Amino acid sequence: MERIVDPIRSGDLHQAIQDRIKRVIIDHGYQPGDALPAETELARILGISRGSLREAMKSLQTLGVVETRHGFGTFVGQFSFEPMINGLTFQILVSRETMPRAIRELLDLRQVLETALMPRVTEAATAPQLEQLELLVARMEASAARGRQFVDEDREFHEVLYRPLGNDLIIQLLRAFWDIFSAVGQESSRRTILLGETAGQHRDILNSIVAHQGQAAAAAMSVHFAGALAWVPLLEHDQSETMASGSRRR
Amino acid sequence: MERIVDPIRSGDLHQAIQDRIKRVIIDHGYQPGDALPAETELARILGISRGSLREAMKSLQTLGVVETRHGFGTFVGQFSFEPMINGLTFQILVSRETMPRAIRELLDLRQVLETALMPRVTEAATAPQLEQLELLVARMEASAARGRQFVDEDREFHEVLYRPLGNDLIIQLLRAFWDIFSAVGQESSRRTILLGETAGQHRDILNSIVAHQGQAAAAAMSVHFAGALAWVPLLEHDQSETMASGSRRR
DNA sequence: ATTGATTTGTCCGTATGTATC
DNA sequence: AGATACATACGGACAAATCAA
Repeated sequence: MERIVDPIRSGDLHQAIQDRIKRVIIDHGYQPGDALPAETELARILGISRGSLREAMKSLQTLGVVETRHGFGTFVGQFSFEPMINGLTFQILVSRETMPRAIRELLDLRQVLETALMPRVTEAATAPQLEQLELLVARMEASAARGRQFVDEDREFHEVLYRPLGNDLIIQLLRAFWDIFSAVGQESSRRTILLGETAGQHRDILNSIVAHQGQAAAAAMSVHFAGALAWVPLLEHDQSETMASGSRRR
Repeated sequence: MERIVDPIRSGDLHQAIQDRIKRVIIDHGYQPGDALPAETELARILGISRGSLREAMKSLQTLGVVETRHGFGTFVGQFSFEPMINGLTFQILVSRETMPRAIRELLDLRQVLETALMPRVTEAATAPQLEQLELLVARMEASAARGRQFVDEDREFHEVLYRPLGNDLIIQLLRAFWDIFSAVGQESSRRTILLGETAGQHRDILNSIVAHQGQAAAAAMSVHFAGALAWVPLLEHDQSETMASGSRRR
C-alpha cells in the first residue's frame, strides 16, 4: 500500500507536481529506462486528478525527464539535448528580425569549438576513422562535380571527427547545433553555396589530420567556418517561409 | 471568423498540437508579449479539446515559448535556457552511476571552449570590464584568506569575461553549463577545494588579459580547469543525498 | 491468432479561483 | 463592488495502443 502524500493547496500547483514527481523518481531510485507507476496510481499517490498529473508529465516529457509510450507506460528518460534543439530552433525562427544574428552566433560558436578541438582530434585519430572520413570527402567531391548538394556527408564528417575523443557531450551538443542550423537553413536559398570550395575545405582538414599536423587542421577548420559565416548576410533579405516545427525525433 | 483547421487524426497528436500552436504564432507574426487567443477559442480553432490543448500548452510553457497568467490570458514568452537547465541537471543527478562521467565531460567541454575564447577575450577587453574583474578577484582572495567559499564571484567572473564578445548564445550556453555544474556540486563535498589556489588561478587569468597576452590567458584558463577536473574523481565515492528540484527561478 | 487486461490518449461537462475593467 | 473573461482543476467516460496468456 502506497503512502498518500498530503494534498497540495498552494498557488503554483503545476510546478509543485513536477517537483514531487522528480522526488518520487529520486527517492525510489528509479534509473533511466525504469517504468514509473501508472498515471491513475501516480495521481492517487500524489492526491491530484489525472488531468493535472498529465499536464505536469507533459512538461517533464518535453524536458526529456520522462518518456511515455502509448498503451505501455511512462519511463525515466535518457540524457539528451533534444528539448534544447526544439526550443532553440523555435526561438530563432520566431523573430525573423534577429534570425541572421542568431545564425551568426551559432556558426561563431561552432567555429570556436570545432577549431579548438582539432589538435585533440589529430592526436586521437584512428585508422578506421580516417578511412571513413576519406570515403565521405570522396563522396563530397563526386557530388560537387555533379553540382549536387552533400548535406548528409557534411553532417557525418563533422560527427565522425569527434567520435574518438570519448566525450559524448561534445558530440551531442554539436549534433544539436547542426540540427538547429539545418532546420533554419532548410527553407533558405542554398544555391549560393560554392560546392567545390566546400568539398575542398573538408579535404584540407582531412589532409592535415592525416599528416598529423594539428595546427594546420585547426586553421583549415577555421577557414571552413569563415566561408559559412560569409554566407550568412544573404539570409537577411530572404523572405522564405519556414517550418513551424523543429527537428523531429530520430 | 477564424478558419477551423482540419482535425488531427494521426498518431502523435501531442507533438502535432505543439507544432500547430507554434505555426499559429509564427504565421500571425506574434511577438514576445502578445496575447494568444483564449484556450476555448484556440481549442476550437485547432479542432481539439481543451484538455489536449492545455497539455500542449504546458509543454510550450515549460520551454518558455508561451507564458500563462491565471485569469488573464496566454502570451508569447521569451525563450530561456533555464527550464532545460533544470531538466538536464535532474537527468545528470538521477543516475549516480554515470554522474561523474557527465561532470567530467561537462568540465572538459568548458575547458576547450573557454580556453579557446581567451585570445578573443583579450582582444575585446574593455576598461570597465577589467575593473569589474579586478573587484571580483579581490573578493575571491579576501574570501580565500578567511577560508570561505566564493561561488558567486566565480560564476560572475566567468560571465563578465565573455560579455564584450557580442555573442549572447555563448554566454547563455556557458551560464547553463555553470548552473548544471553548480547544482550537481552543491550537494557534494566542497571542502576539498583549495580556495587559495583557485583564487590565484583567476588572478593569473586576469593578469594575462591586462597584459594583453592572449596565449598566456588561454594557458591560465586551461590550468584553472585542469584543477577542477582533478577534483572530479572524488565525486565517485560520494553518497550524498540530492535535491529533487533543480535551481529555482531567479 | 484472438482475447483480455493494462496503460496512455482524448474528450466532455462542471465547478472554482483569479485578474481585469 | 460587480461583472466579465479567463485559466485552473476535477471526475468520468471512451478510444487507441501495447503486451501477455
